[in-house]
Amino acid sequence: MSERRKPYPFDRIEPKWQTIWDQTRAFHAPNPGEEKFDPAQPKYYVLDMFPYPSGAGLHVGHPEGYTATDIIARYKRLRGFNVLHPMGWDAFGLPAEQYAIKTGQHPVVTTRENVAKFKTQLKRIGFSYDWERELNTTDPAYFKWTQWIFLQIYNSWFNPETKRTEPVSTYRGGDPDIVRLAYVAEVAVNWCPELGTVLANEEVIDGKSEVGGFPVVRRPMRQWMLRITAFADRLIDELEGLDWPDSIKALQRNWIGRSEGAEVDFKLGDSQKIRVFTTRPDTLYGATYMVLAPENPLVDQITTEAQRAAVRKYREEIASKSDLERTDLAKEKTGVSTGAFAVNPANEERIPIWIADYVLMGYGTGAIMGVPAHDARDLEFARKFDPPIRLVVQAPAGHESLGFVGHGVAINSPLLDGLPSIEAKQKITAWLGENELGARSINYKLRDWLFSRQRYWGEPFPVIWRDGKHEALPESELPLEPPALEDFKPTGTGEPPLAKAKDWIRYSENAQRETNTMPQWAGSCWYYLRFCDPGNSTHFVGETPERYWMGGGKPGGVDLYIGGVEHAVLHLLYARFWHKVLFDLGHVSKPEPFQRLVNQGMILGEDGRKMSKRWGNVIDPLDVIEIYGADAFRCYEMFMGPLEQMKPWSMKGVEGVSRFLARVWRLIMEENQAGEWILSRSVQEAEPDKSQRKILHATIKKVTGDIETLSFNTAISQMMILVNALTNAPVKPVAVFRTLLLLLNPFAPHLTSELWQTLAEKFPSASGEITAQRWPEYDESFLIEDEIEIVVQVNGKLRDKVTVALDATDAELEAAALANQKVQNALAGKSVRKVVVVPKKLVNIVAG
RNA sequence: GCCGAUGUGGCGAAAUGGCAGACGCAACGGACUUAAAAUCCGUUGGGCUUAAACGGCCCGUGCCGGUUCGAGUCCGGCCAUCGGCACCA
Repeated sequence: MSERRKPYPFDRIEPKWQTIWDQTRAFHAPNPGEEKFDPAQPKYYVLDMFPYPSGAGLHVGHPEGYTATDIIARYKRLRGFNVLHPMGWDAFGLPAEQYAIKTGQHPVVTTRENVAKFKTQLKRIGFSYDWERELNTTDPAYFKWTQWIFLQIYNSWFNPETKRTEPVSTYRGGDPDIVRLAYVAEVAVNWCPELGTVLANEEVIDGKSEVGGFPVVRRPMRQWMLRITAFADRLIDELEGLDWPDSIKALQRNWIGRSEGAEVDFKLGDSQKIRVFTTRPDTLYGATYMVLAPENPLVDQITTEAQRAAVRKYREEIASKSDLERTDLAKEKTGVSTGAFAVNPANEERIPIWIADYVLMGYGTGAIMGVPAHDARDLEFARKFDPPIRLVVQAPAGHESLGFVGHGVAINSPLLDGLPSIEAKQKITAWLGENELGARSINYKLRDWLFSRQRYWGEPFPVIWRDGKHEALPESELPLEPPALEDFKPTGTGEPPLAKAKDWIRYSENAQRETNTMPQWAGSCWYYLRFCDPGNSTHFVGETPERYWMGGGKPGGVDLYIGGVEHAVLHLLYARFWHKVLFDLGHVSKPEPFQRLVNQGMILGEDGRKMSKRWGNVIDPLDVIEIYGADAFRCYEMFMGPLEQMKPWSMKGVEGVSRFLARVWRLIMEENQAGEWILSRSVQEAEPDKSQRKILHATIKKVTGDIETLSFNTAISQMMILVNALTNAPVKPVAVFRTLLLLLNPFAPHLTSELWQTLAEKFPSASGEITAQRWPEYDESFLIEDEIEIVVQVNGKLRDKVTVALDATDAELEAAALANQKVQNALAGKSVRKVVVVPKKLVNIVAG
């Protein structure tokens, strides 16, 4: 690149201040009891979603949220808070392992290199992280505690009576293995042959793996599960007290998918019965057939001899399909009769039992009652297979009752006729209860968390197997490090790569180690806790630092958490679950991890497309910083638009913001004959004039308020307005600039630090570095004017503006408005009907 | 299909129910310069009126309606785009 003249010497001052900050430990936050800790100050914990350090390095999307949190961190420090603002690395995971398989380079090596690259980039942007708290999920000193937390989960159960996690020792029902929060089960898992591993439901998108996009098939395997479903209600209810976007709360509620209804038993013969779950027990009289999921074990017992062959064939067809195919073919309902009949408990009718793949084994009881008149899927099925259709809900006027799925009035239902659906539900549920035919019931879409992976690059389970039973490893044997494997390719059989480490597996004469590893989510489920006390070698987090940093009057501990919306249901749900377990067991002080959550919007390429190698529109922050400097980069990221919004990158926009910063520089600095930057002679110890003072205080007010609401774009706009107003002032009062520099400091820390220092050398009226100052306060009295401009409207349309005294009465305002020439013109030929006066704002004359 | 978000100049955007388009980009004009860059100053939603300037008038926040003295903002109904879930009984 040619020697391009810099608008101001950011290339000199930015590295200078970054070095100073490092050397003075400027952003180190001491823990309670440590040297320099000030207990008189309130705490503020502002957290980023820590990155997975990929080989590609950061692109400009990553630092958007990081810049926002950095502004908040620097602002809160100036406001006198003890600020915890840490950064670390979520470094276990599939990409490093895939890369290792391709290149033969060990994940430890690639992880180290990638972390170094990320860290260089982040440091060059000037983020004020407390790097002394840096952590890495692949560090044995860290994952020792990930494994320790797993043991807490393993050794716990959810007591449905107390609705809390308790040690398994309090379980009185016999074998504790059946209630542990971590358990082994033979489940139909998402097996991805290409990746050689199973995946969580959340990692499968449209029947393909989220990583790589490879096909995923259902396959029964023995897996570790975490009993997150026990916490479903709490995970929904306790969203209430959190300052999260409603859309994210909705996403989580949706994912958990709580639905209330009833379970109803349909008798088969004298002793057998089939239980169904329904949200519409009020339509029981309309149930004219039943459907079982093809996988339902009852199918074998009830199928008649005549239907056996057809049923077997159908089940084989279904089994050979992937989930994708199964849902893809949803357009056309399929099914086979079992030949068996059940009895509708409401009217004692004999109804046929079918199997069909639109009924899922994994939800409810794996069986439904078919109410074709009032369920879209059942109606579709009925149109093909012809069971009777009976209307049992009268739709409101204007709606067709056949196919009506909303609430109406019960008909053709002797016990319920005339009742609105909601009352009918209550009545029939009570009736079912009295006759021991059913009961109220709640179902969730949320499934237990499939927690094991057949991978190398993850935390090994601290578990051994003896005589076919699992046992916890003693705490003293943690961390359990993975074996040093040369070959960590998937075995292809579903057996984990760790199985290749024969010596490692052998725990003792008769015990072997578990060979699965934990999923990538494990490390990120609790990293925010470790940041409170990252060096602790005896506890996962010390009680005092946890209480301090995670404290406060709200349910959640982290005061502000910013990250991408892609983690709305994965990371955020898992972390809340772990946190609740730790809370119940008394290891942490708050029921929720994150009090205030904000999702930054994605930054698109200049072409409006998602940034990706494929489109060649990826922007590297370091390239931008090379040309415009880190301060301009930071300010542009915030000036683009609202933080939460998706928005396209624009180099021209960076240039505009860079011009603004250069103007700030030149307000204070000028070039001498030799081409050196020196303090401008117009900067003087002087009183600001009235208009300068007014705009300055208006700016303090606006910027302060905007930072609190994360409206950084408008905060920058206001500072631009201030700078524009000062540009041609012949005398530039130092005090005005000091305030401007403080307001701008969180956004452009290097530039403002340098200018602050330059001013301090010449004018000793302020001492210490800018980071040691206090945030400016505004004085409302400077914002008030003697005269104000009032808008005058006729019939709501702007006609003119008049200037009146601040304390003008309503009558004076009205008189001034009516006397206005333009108003008179507009009123010509009309009579005034009414006059609306809004004090200090406007007068609206209604005429006709 | 269900849930959620978003629709404002050429572009990114701003506006406690009270002056729509702040601030920035781009464009155009001017100053400075031998010239350019940089910098500084100004114009810039659309249309009509006027010889021109000044001025004046009308229209305009996805569409249709409503509430209100007054709606980008509140309410109802549509349309479009994006995101999530999706045979969940």
